[in-house]
Amino acid sequence: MGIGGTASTTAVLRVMNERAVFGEILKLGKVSRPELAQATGLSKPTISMALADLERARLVRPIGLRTGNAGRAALLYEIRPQAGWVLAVDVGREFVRLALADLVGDIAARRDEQRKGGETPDELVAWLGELTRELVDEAGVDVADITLTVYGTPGIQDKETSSLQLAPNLPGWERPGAVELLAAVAADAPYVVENDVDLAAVGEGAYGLGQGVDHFALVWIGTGIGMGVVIDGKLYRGAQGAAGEISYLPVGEGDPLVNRGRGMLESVASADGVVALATRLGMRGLTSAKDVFDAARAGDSIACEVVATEADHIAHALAGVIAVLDPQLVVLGGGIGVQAGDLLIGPVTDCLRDLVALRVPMIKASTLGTEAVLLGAMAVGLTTARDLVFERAVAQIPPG
Amino acid sequence: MGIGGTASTTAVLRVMNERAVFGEILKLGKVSRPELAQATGLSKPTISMALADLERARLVRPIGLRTGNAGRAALLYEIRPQAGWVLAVDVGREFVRLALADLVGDIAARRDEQRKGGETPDELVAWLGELTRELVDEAGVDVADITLTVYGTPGIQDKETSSLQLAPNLPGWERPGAVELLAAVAADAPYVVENDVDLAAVGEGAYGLGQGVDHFALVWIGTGIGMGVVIDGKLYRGAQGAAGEISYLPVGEGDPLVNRGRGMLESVASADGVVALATRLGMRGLTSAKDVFDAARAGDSIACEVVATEADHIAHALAGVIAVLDPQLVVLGGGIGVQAGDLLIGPVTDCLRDLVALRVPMIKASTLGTEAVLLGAMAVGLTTARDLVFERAVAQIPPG
DNA sequence: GAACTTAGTTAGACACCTTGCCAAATGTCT
DNA sequence: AGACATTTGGCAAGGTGTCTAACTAAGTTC
Repeated sequence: MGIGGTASTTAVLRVMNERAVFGEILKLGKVSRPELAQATGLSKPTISMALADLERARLVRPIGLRTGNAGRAALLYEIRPQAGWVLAVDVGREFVRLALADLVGDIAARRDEQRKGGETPDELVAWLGELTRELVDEAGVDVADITLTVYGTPGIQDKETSSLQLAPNLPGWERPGAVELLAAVAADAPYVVENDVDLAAVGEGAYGLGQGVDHFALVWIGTGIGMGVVIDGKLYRGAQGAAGEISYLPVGEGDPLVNRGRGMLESVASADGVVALATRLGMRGLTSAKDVFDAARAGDSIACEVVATEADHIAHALAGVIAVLDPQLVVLGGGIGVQAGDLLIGPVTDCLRDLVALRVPMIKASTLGTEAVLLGAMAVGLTTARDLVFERAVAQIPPG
Repeated sequence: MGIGGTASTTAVLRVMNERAVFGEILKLGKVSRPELAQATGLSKPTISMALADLERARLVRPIGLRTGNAGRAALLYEIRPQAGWVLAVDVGREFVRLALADLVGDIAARRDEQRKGGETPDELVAWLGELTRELVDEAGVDVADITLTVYGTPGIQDKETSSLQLAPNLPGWERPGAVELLAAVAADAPYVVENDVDLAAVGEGAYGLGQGVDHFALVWIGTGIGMGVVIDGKLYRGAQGAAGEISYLPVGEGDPLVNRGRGMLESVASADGVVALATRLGMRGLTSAKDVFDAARAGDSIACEVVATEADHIAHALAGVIAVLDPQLVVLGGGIGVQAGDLLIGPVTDCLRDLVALRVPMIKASTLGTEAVLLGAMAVGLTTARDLVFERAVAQIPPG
């Protein structure tokens, strides 16, 4: 609990209770007054009052009668989906993905577009603005209706200079003020920029393997390497927003041919690192890391060796992560986590047994695939938007 | 904020407000009604009501009039110190330290005793029981008055088996049920067992360099190596309570003579590791790591080389920690942190500039010395005991 | 269609906090 | 020394919010 807290008057009780009712409706979907009374512990008259307020604030709406049971039919309420709109944007290396959802979370429109690559920030913003208008039209709403936009991007946002650091795939965004250009995408609508891997971790926690897990880490291995950390069910960003930036970690031995004596995790364990190692060991005609994994599944001995080496690298990196964080679960995501999860989970877990002091946490491969970042952006957006909408509607205007 | 929360009736308002008043008195010390009204935002009559309740619950007491200002003299209130007692116990490798404090945090009695070493759990518990009775007598209270005892021990508590793992200095405590023996120290009083380094981190946050810092890590380097992690101002324990167990981390190169190719952090960077390396490089007549550091301060070239190597090891370990956690501050504690902080901070920070992606966090040496664990135990104990006492007194018995 | 069951509303009571006013007590100015 | 300003503490009245209990409304079951 904690001694301290804030003192309050009866007026905040009403807000607290209405927030609780709103939260229960979000959780339960279509729901009747008696069910809400049961779920919140409040009395029937209080529930009726709260619903009247929420309905007046246009946050909820009656949806019809539920008949069939004995007794009088119950009037069901639900969240008014149009009470808010969330735009989630995944600005990836090759693709840009957008999804527009209502406050309930139903996706009204979405789009996956291939990037040309090398767009300037202005070009990218203009393009995103165009796509946003298309999505908004498709959903039959207006750009001004967007409650919140959440962008998932590589790199780390420097809030002081409004720029993105460590994001080589987004040239131009390292310039001061670049992030603020995003304000133009959806005029005046609030927006949030988060690291893509962090959002993938949130997505995993909301819709994937992290559901109900208090402390877990999502390790993203693809073109680059990163990690998202969830602690106490909440994304942990670190002091500078750089928590989980493990790509520069020194790995024990590394391939002596690539780096002298010590390898940087990203250079040895990323997709390119896998292809490089396989090529060096004699494999030919590789177009991507996936070829190596397919060959390993078919029994190719060189490919198997590459996989074993990759598992060893990952395990050594995870050993450090586990020693520091002691998570309950580690999810492998990104291209390699998804494509080669089946091959890697076993050897990684085995290797970790020798490297970890106590029990090895569960190691699993993500099931969200390429959707992880977008889902995470949506999860963050929905949570924040619901708060925003509630605050605006109920806390600000408390009519009798 | 977060949509959801708990619904409540007016009765919880009173408890909330009384908790807020109680918290303000703890924060402000001797304080008048108008000051409390100002601090909490509550009205005068409400403050008076709350104080009457708190006084009836024997949690606070009037302490006299404050005169001197213009106007009527104000009646000052303060926490009743005897409303609760906290026993903090640091079970170290060489010493056992105990402190008994009242609810305000004033230490009424304390004791530092040298361990014989190798005591069985039963012997240790009997001894601690004896010392506890002495402390309690000295303070003029009874064992039954102890609200909470907090033990700081090495190793990790396995809650399922009530035993301590990874604590070689406490033989016998790895047996199931061993931790429960501590119940006998202060009959029936609640007790908590925490990792000693974790408590040192809490101490650093409450009384040391971590004050006001949201995210920081305390790296403890002494006989053993460990780390305490504070996130959002709260101790982070991890899923199994093993967060920060970095002693087994592989360090990049290590001394090839000690370990083949790769060193375990604890074996190369601990006090023994320092002495071993110095001896191997030709220093003679060393009794402890302190000798090496003194020699380095005097300009001994071998000692300086040992210090440089130590700094390198620490920096490489910290690089991993920083990559994962991105703390605002890293505090070096334990024997080496305290004794050699002045020598190590500079080289460690320099070395980290090459290893860390973004800005290097502040690296500082702890100022709490050997008191860190005990202070941390006291901080945890006071926080928890205040909660316990309040809950028992106010929430349970709400008289008009 | 009568009995039963569940849903929703209304009225009265209780709890909590606040504002406003008044009395008490102290320092300061004349 | 006495009047005045200032601050503290207490009391009464009013407002807001929730609860219980009783009552009305609207379904199902037999």
